[in-house]
Amino acid sequence: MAYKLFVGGLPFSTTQEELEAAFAPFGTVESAVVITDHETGRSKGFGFVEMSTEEEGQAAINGMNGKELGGRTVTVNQARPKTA
DNA sequence: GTTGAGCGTT
Repeated sequence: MAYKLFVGGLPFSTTQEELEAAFAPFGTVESAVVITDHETGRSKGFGFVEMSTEEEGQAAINGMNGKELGGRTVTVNQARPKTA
């Protein structure tokens, strides 16, 4: 099972490819997604990153939370369950 | 051509 992260505070120009590239140094990025508006196709300014293991996910949090990505300070945290 | 706390899509 992977460790899913919520990533907020992204620049509106950030893509999931940039997310993946940003989290790759902390471990294996199994998936990276930026939530985009269905109507306009523009970024909502947040996304989700799925790391291979919990320790990699926490390493990514420690390495990225409160840091800058694309010029903006990002929020990185463990994602809440989509379905409970 | 814009905006800025939060938790998505199959």
